[in-house]
Amino acid sequence: MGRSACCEKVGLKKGPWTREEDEKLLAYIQQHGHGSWRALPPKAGLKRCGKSCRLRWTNYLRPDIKRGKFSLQEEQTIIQLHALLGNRWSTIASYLSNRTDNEIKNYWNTHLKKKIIKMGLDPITHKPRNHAPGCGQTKDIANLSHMAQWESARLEAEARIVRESKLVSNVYRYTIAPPPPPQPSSVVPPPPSRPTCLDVLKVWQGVWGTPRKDATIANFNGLPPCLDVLKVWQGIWGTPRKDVTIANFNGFPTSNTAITSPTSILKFSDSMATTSKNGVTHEPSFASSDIINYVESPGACVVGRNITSDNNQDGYHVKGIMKNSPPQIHDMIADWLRYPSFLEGFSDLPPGSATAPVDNGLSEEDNKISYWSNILTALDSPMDSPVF
DNA sequence: AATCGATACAACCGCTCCGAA
DNA sequence: ATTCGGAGCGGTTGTATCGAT
Repeated sequence: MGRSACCEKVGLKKGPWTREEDEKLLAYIQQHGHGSWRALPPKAGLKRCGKSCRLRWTNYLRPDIKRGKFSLQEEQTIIQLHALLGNRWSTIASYLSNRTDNEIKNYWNTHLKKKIIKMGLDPITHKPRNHAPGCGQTKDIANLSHMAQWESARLEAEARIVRESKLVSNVYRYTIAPPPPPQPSSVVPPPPSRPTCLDVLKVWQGVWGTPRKDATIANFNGLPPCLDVLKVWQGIWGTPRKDVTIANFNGFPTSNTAITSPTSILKFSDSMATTSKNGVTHEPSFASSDIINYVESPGACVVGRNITSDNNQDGYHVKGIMKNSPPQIHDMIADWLRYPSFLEGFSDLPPGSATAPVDNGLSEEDNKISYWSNILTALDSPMDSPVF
């Protein structure tokens, strides 16, 4: 399907923008919004193509763009995310408050890539160069790639939520990524921010210390990682599944005051095996505090809850079994169980925030709650709209 | 002062994705 | 199911600036 380039029309200007053009574009968008980019130039009195206008706006004129030198924290975030995501600049950009993908891409190409190479690392794999992988290493790389694949699905979902949230309000944006407090030049900068992206992986590995062979993923203080799990499942399946929905997330905290026990229920209408009793089919319902385990034999994901019986014998009550579990889930669980230390050093803090206390009057825990709470708020109608 | 190479960054190009018709 | 156009993304190019010679 051939399509003519948008700037091929005679008389449309190309090249650097003049101050006058900038002012025209800015004034028009401030007054009317951009609307259809293609229709914008004549209305704004510009002899440019819509695409050129859009780029000028998104990469330069937008008032919320952060310009200037990248901080050490931003650099390290970019490197970490690039290792995980590769050249997905827009996704990476969503994790750095108010930096454009173009700016990050340029900064990578002109600074960071060289830095990585200087350190003797491959800028693509982020592994030592001149180090031909042996059999085991090949497998390791494959497994890491597996992890990255799974995690990137989650990242993209989250990035989308963050992007969408930016359309909602500035207040919301501030809550998601509060600006770091100013640092006196003599003070050593805080450690780099730790991407939220890896919290689910962390749970996979066991938040409470030693790796857990039972690989619980949902039991994360009863808080939104259930949502993450759902996102990932949806992501792995590829196209959005209208039938996989999150029901009743009413119990999540909406204030910063307390973590209450959520009443969230996950509903997997056709992915979970149903149970029958007296001829009536029951769909299992799941609380966010439920634990999802992978059982090697017969190779399925089961959802249930830990129970303590009267005689203090711990047990696990199976509520449901995922039928037709995507094979990727099995593979990835198996892969991740081999990497107990992969998540060392990451936390579930909001993206863009420093690990040092943020100067917004809230504790780290409160910030976490606020962050997740806002993500849920951003999901306008979680019962009806798929996350992907 | 002139030249040249390196660097930084704005802008363009071509492609893909997605939703509407 | 297919076509089409709008929008976004990532790769690449063009150009201004800076510093060394």
